[in-house]
Amino acid sequence: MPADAVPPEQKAQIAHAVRQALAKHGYARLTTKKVAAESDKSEAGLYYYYDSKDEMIVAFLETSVDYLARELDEIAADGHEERLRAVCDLLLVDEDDEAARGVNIAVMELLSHAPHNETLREPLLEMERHTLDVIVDILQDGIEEGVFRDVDPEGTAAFLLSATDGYTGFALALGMEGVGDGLRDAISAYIDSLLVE
Amino acid sequence: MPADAVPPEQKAQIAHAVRQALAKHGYARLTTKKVAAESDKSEAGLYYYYDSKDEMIVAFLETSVDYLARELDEIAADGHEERLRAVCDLLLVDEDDEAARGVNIAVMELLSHAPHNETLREPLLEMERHTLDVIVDILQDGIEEGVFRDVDPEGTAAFLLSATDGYTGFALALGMEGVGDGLRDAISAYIDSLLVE
DNA sequence: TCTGACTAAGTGAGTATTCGCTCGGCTAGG
DNA sequence: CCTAGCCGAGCGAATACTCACTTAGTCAGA
Repeated sequence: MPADAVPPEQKAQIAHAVRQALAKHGYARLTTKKVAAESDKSEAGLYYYYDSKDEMIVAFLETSVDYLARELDEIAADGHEERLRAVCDLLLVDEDDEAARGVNIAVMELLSHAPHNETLREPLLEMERHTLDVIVDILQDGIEEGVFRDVDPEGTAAFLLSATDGYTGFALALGMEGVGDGLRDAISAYIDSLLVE
Repeated sequence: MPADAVPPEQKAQIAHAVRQALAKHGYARLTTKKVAAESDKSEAGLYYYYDSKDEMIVAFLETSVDYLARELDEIAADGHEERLRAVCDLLLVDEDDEAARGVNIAVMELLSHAPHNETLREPLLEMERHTLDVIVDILQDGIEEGVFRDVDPEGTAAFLLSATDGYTGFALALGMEGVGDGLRDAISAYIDSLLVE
């Protein structure tokens, strides 16, 4: 079945199963059998909707992109400073939230594997590109309205996104306790330094 | 053969083969056959020295830890500010250096898979812990001597290391061109903001 | 100096298992 | 009876790892 013909409910169900399996086993050890075990279908049942394992992972990524985009969109914060803080807070995954941690680390694993897997590259690129743009927009608007100093929005956004991604990539993945709090404060201080006096 | 009984020359050779194979294929697609292809040995020849694929990867990680530690140690820079800039410059892999890029992305992939693979966790933790400590030391010394403002060294170091790791994890892996330069400037500006007036 | 035992350093050909994926058939609703 | 939806069984390929064996070199003793 062509991937865009999969009924939304089925796509959501399978994406969720992929999500669970990824969090439990990681990408390198992800198998279709494990995905099936997390779903209410058999392995063959998955292949009724998707033609390959990669397509199932893409389904998961697409759902994640939508979810993240919606989350970013729904941030209720007055003013550009508060918005920026809220976005960073959202991107800095709580180390105690085991489900979110697992998923985010898995996405990081997919990211690192993207150079070797063309299929995954596009949805991942869209995910990062979109998040980056959200931050860039906040910075640009804030600069225009005199809330932030006249920094380079692209570079600053890349800095912030790198930091949040890197946090999941090394501190969360290795379970380095205590790193998160200090990092949160440092980022907060950095945002302070972006404000006009 | 116990891993610590492998002759240093053989360890170096095999680690190098793992390195090449990882850069070429990524962790998820790494096979012992591919490692053998990058070495001058056969697949079985690798197993003469190491009892499992994971042990070979650990050998690669251990040599990498040593190499990075030596690189950080050999940084010749006068003053804490210049040292900090040099360290960040070293950690921010050049996107045109294809070999370094591949290896660093592969390490990121290993990092993200660490939660699911106990064997890899320890050497990776040592790697990150050591790098973090190097930055913390520079910051502490610089604060004591009045070069840097009185920031939290742990949090600030975590911020910088997260940013450099995150850069390889998302921008390098996805080939997002142009992100690197802006990021470099943003980090430089951040270091400026750490200095006492 | 020759011989034979021993060892380090492999290799080519496997084995058992797992993997992604397919296929024939079952079943329930229309 | 048809078809959409799904499953059990299993296929071929790939994978990590093993094994029987070879080769080259060392070294003790006759």
